[in-house]
Amino acid sequence: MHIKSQLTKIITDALNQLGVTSSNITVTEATKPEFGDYQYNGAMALAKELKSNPREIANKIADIIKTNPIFSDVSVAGPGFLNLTLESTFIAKNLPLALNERAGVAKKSDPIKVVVDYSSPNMAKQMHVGHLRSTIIGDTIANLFEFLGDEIIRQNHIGDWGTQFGMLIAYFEENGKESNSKLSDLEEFYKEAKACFDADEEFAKRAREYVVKLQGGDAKCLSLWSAFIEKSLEHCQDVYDTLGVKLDKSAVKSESSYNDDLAQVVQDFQKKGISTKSQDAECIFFEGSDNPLIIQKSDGGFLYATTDLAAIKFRTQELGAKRICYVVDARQSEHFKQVFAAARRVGYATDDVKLEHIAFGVMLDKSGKPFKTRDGGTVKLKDLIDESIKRARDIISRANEYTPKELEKIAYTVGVGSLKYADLSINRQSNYIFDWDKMLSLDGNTALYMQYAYARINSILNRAKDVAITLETPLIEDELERRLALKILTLDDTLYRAYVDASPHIITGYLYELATLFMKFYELNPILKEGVKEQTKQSRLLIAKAVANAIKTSLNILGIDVLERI
RNA sequence: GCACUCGUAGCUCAGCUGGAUAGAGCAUCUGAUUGCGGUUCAGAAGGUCACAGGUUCGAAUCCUGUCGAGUGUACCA
Repeated sequence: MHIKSQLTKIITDALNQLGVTSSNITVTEATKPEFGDYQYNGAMALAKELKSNPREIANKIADIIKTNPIFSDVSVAGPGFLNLTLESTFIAKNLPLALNERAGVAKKSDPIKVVVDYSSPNMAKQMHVGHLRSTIIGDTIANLFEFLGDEIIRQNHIGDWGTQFGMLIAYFEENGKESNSKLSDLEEFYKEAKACFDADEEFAKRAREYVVKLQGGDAKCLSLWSAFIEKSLEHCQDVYDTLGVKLDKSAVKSESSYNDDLAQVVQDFQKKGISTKSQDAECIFFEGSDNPLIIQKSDGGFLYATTDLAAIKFRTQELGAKRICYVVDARQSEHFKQVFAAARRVGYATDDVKLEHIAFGVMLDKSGKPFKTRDGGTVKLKDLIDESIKRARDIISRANEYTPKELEKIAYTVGVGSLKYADLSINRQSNYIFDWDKMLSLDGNTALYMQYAYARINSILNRAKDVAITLETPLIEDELERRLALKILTLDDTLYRAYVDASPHIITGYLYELATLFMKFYELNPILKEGVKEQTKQSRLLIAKAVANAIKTSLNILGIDVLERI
């Protein structure tokens, strides 16, 4: 649909006729219903440039575009606001588009290849709450981009290399047969190994020796190491499957897989004279910063910065990515700033490649402190998901009677959906205060509210199964119906805005507005009650269908399922 | 110390890149409705957008400073 860009084009054309070739023309949604549907505020800014009166400019634009049948009203208000109201027939005519399987959303005309790097768990430990945001936000972004037509390559940059593995191998070796059974709870295993590492100087030394052996290609160490990874990956896959996150083996591209490229990366920088030796380490310095990016340690070892650079090289040169999104904790913003700058300098990323750090804040508890278990430990992701499902089960079973099978399905869908929605519905940049009650509330901007709205509409549509809808476009009989129908059509613009900012909360914001608007609409405009005229009934059913479709489509992008009944 | 991010209603958050009287939800108060799913709808109240300057027709948004919070700061990932 792209209403906004259609309007922008209309304004741009009008300005061209007036001899103005300004870039950066943007039409925005009206701030209030009284101001129409959309507004253009650029006349005031142009006034200075043209040394003219803003109202006059706005009036000139209005005179030109007034004749366009898309508008029912074009007016100039205040110092030079141009208020645009769309013709209802235009809205009505386009609404049927929203009933198709893409909910009326067009694919991009210029699809590109995008790498989305997300989740990236550490293979030495079990996944914990710290991985939740990256996994959920990353998956949504990948879904969104994919839906809009880009070619998405999901990359799970798993941490399978480093000193912790020497620790695990040492602990495994020294605990003989017991180790095998302990391995099933990787978290425990890691904790115990870590305890030894911290407490026992000798053990720590042996662990470091194992790291050297592992890196040297020792066969026994390698086989143990890959056994750890396999075990750990199984656990991750289990979490991904439960969450409905589209990550699997094909997305895994581990840190260690870049091992063979690291020496070349350092050489690339050396050859171009970008890096220099400082305190025996190979460093890249940046203007205005004292801290360099170190790509090779004084002992010859490589670091994660080196791996990240190798990954950028791989992604641009081998995969051909034009946009690379790193869905990683905001704390690493300096790191990425440096890595991106380095990648550009050395030529791994040319100007046509966008490198983005999709940063997000940390998860906090209700009191604003880091999210921990009661005894101060990290919360396992598996446990968090299980609790969410359990809480969802409690809440819904209070409201209705279900068969055990139904209850499980609904509890699962609501539990996982709520966990995701709560995370996605706030601006990813800021820290996120986790609150069970708020998250599973039916009031407000929550998954449950959306799922419930969907189920309600579905219930109406089921009840109306026998009504033959011969009407092709809705009637748009009142203001609320008009606003709702228009809102349905703006899904397209919304998704594109979320695309540009890589911000899922723009989608949830839209969903909430859509759902509340529908609730108001159907409170005032009964659909199946006695006395509703046949045409009106059909029109309202058409709108209800489109709303349901928009909700379902949007939720699916967020990785959340709808339920036909709650 | 330096760098980055942030500071909006009692609480949790929006605010579409500089626009009109700063918006939601929760909590509080009031009302409607025997309800096409009451886990509803409508309304009230709640604000010096941390503070002080500046830029301009116009600032929560941009710049400077102050205060407060968080994070990061040379060979871990």
